[in-house]
Amino acid sequence: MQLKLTVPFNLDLSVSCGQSFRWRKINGFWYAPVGDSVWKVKQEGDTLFYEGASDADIIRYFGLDIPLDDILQDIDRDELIHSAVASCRGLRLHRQPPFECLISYICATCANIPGIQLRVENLAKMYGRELKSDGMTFYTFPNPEDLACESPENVRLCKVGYRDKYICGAAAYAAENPQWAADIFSMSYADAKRELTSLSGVGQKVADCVLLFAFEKYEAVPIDVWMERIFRTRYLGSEKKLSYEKAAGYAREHFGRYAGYAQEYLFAEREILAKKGE
DNA sequence: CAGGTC
DNA sequence: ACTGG
Repeated sequence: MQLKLTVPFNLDLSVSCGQSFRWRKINGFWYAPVGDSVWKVKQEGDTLFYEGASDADIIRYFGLDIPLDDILQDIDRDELIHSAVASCRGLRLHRQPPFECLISYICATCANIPGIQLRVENLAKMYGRELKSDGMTFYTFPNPEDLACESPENVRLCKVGYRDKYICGAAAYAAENPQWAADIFSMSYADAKRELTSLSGVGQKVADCVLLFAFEKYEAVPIDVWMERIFRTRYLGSEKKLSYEKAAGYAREHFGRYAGYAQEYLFAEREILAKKGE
């Protein structure tokens, strides 16, 4: 199947910027298990080629229905974001499956991106279902029930370390409240964040990632070590470390209602920014 | 020493 | 405090 893009989109950047953890580039195609099938996607200019997904699946997952130009125009409020927008235009936030996103970011604390990918892959291998595509083996992300019935000791065999009990707790929550994702979708950002942070192992940063990457809450501005550094040195010129509220609050005030999108563009450019010095 | 949390 | 790049 193929789709002619009439809107800006950069597949490579979108799947490799660190928002999702299961995409792999093999022989020019990006592969990932999404839901119950393996998706195979390639972009050539303004054409997307894909297998394993419907047009509607692709549009929804990659957020091709979101008015990116309007958002980028709205957040383009200073020189730094202007250059990030210029060099990363086409980067789109995905609509990730909520449960997978939640567990993935619980796995993301105190770990680098390769480490997160490894843990998520281990969980899928152990508790997901096997899928074949082009002779390769992939694993679906487990359902809440698949993890909820496991002991932390077993889950720990996936090399998740101290996060074992957080994963089991979050799985039990999702399994016992099948409507949890629908509820969070319908909540305001503040209520949704309160709900997610009530889970053990889910603090402000993890909650904001899940709200931004799975629930379309663009007010969510995840503040990791990189974002704290950027807001401290580039925006606020502060000597000491910024509190989470101060950094995120400043971002929302400065960038407006799509501050989460601005965060992702700045994050995508973090390596360039890091090279310019502290 | 790494996309934090309890 | 787990774990590994």
